[in-house]
This record gives sequence, structure tokens and C-alpha cells, in this order.
Amino acid sequence: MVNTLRTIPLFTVERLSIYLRTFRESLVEGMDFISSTEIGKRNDFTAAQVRKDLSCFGNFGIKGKGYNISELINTLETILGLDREWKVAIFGLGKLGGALASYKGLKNARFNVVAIFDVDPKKVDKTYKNIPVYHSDMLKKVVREKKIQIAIVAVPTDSAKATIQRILDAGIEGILNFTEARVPYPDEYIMKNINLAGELESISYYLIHSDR
Amino acid sequence: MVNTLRTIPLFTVERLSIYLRTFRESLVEGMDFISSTEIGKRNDFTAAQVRKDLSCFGNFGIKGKGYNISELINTLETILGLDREWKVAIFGLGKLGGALASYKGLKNARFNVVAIFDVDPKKVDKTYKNIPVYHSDMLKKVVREKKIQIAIVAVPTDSAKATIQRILDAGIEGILNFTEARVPYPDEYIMKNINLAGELESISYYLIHSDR
DNA sequence: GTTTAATTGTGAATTCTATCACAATCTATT
DNA sequence: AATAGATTGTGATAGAATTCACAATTAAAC
Repeated sequence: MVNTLRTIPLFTVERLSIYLRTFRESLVEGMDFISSTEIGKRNDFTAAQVRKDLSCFGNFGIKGKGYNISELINTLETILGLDREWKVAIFGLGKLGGALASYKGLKNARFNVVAIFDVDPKKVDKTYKNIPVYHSDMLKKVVREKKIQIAIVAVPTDSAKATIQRILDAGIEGILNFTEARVPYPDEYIMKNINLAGELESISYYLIHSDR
Repeated sequence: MVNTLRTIPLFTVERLSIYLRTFRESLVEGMDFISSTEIGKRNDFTAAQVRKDLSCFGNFGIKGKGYNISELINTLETILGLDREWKVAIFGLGKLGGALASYKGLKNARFNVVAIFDVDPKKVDKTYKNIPVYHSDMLKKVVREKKIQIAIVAVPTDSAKATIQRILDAGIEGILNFTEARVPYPDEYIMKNINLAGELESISYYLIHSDR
């Protein structure tokens, strides 16, 4: 029985791109089929978890053999929405914003960076890696014209909250936030926060509080 | 009753740095006390969750009033291990590695980048932002001499797996991995994976599969 | 002082996730 | 075509995390 999309566990969704990557990797290695055990081994998951996750979307496995790798790559790409092009804007052309704008993995994965926003007069109205750089005041206009769907936020801490609020106001519903600001947002939006200091702090916690 | 550290929920630990940031922010705003409700409001958590999280470590709150902000800042810094200096190495001096090495938030938070590793002869044996750059072959020696405790991995995809394996072999027990490689590791180590493409892919998933 | 309002800390209930364990079924071999 | 071995899909179970709900306590107002 196939789960309806409404009831897919959040944690399953987070793992889908890991599965996709594993399938791609094993395809490169020349494999045709891969078992849940092997997928689990490569990612430190139990085999049962892999099977349960994939079974949310259909019965893709063949008993006694495993999963057809190229079939599952297509399936997961469709499920994840990678069968279309996404229009992405980067906010903040500092070191991190520049690194993200240069990252080739994005375009390969069909996340197309079509605009960069900054407030520095020395940067705006030029291009960076062939991507036009706009002043942040142009946000609403550019978003509307270019139909931007996803924002990546890499502005300095002190302007982070205001920037994110303006992105929400402009109606961009998908946000990947690299700043330490955390801003409440409506249900129909999706925001993922990546906080470098926070990650290091929890690593610090675990290094202290494990018996070793 | 105070929880023993052994039984702190993983998710609580992840939220501690968010609480710390909230306390610092409210201190700057001139507040002395803050309630669980207000902490929750600022971060989209329920008040009950905030109270339960903080109560893992002691009874810090004052009924009718809330939490003493400067006391909690000190407490959380101690719990998270921010009362000491951590020695960090960055692996890979590309755009992302460079951005991370330049990030001032790290040093402020007592994560001190004392070494950068790369394989490019044009980069090694020089300094970057006053940080010495070593050839990756020097890994074990430098780690031993500088007592490096945390590794941040920002190397290209194709060398990621091998790099992480060598970091594990060198005995660095805390790893923050910005590559898409996922490498199984022993229990006493702690590795956190940050995967840009993966985050965007799950944003893509939610944008498609929400009724709107 | 007394009262009212605010807020904590926490057991109990609920919801969400992961694992177990095994029948069902497919492959591969002979 | 019969058998042995591998692997899936999933109901049942166990485990984790979150929320509820309220007694207990403190602050603040008068």
C-alpha cells in the first residue's frame, strides 16, 4: 500500500536525497541493483528503515534482488521535484554568498541562481559569475519578474532578520537560511536553517559529554 | 529533579545554542528576565518545550518571572563547552573553505581555526588570513602537534570520502562535514553533515507537496 | 498583608519515529 | 521444476520527542 504524500514522515523526506545520492554513486560503480542492507551500510541506517522509507512511495523493490538503481534515481528525482528547474536568489554577496553562487553542484541539481542581492554600491548593478547583482531595494520587483521561488540567505547577522522578513513579504516560499537569525513564518512556507556556530556548539557539547 | 547528562534528548542539545542566542539577543535589548513563552515565540517553539529542555539541566526559572538572562547565558556556555578554547582545522581552501576560515563568528565563539589543509602546491606552505596552510600529507603530524580537536571538511566531492577517512584515522573526534559524502564512523566520534544540495532538495519537495 | 496575575516544572497523554521479525516472493542454481 | 538463499514489505512493538494540563510558587499591585 502506498502512503499518501500527506503522511510522509518528515525524517523520511530528509533522507530521500541521501538515498538518491547513494543510488547515483552505485550506478557509477557499475551496479544495476542494490539491497536495502547495502544502502543502509553506506549511510549508517538500518535496512528496515531504508525499506520503510522507500515503501512510502511505492513498491519499488524486487524480492531476492533489491532495488533497480536507475529506476529509483528517476523516481526519487520526480518525488523530490528535480524534474523541473528551480529559480533561486542569493541574498548577500560576501564570502559565503560568493562561495554559494560559485557552487556548481547547484546548477547541476537544477537549482538555477538567477539573481544576487546586496546593498553594497560597489557590488550592485554588475554581474558575479554571470549572475546579475541587484540592490536589495529591488527585491519585490525582481522576484516578480524572474519568478524566484527559493531564497538562500547569507547576509551579515545584523541585517539578517530584516532581510528574511522582506523575503517572506515578497512571497518567496522556500528559504535556506545560513544566518543565525530565526524568524517565525507562516505554515505554507518552508524554511531550513543552517547555523555554523550552532553545529559546532553541539559538537563541542558531545565532545565533552561522552565518556571517553 | 535534574536529568543526568546521559539521558539528555538529542533534540534538546540541538536547541541549546538557539536558546543561548535568544538569551544573548534579549540581553542586548536590555532585558533582565525572559519567559519560556517569549523564548518560544522568538523561535517558533512551544513554551512547554523550552521549559522541558532547560529543566534537563537544573531549575533555573523563577515562577511568575521567567529566566534570569545573564545567569542562563553563563550556564548554557558551560553546558555547551564554550568556556574553553577549541582547536579547529579546515580541510579544503576553496571558495567555501576560505569563507569559513574568514568567518569571524568562529573565533568569537572560541572555535579557533589553527590550521588549513589543502593539496594545491600554490596554496600550501603559505598563510591565509594569518592561518598556516599545510599540505594534507602533513595531517597526522600537524594534528598531533597542534592538538586539533575539530575538523571542518570543505574539500571537493571526489576527495571527500578519503579525506574524512583520514581525519577519522588521525583521531579527530568532532567533524563538521560540508561535503555530500557520508562516511560511517565509530560511536565515540561525532560527525555533523551539512549538505547544501540535500537541503534544497527537501525544500523543493515541500514546495511541491503542500496544498497551496 | 492580601489578592491577582504570571510563570515554572513536570507527570501523564499523545504523537511521531525506528526497529523487530517474519510471511511472501523472487532469483539463481542445479 | 525443485530447492536453497536472498530480500522485500509491513504489521506489531518499542522507543523518543512533544504537548497537555495543572499544582505549586513567585512577583507585583493595591
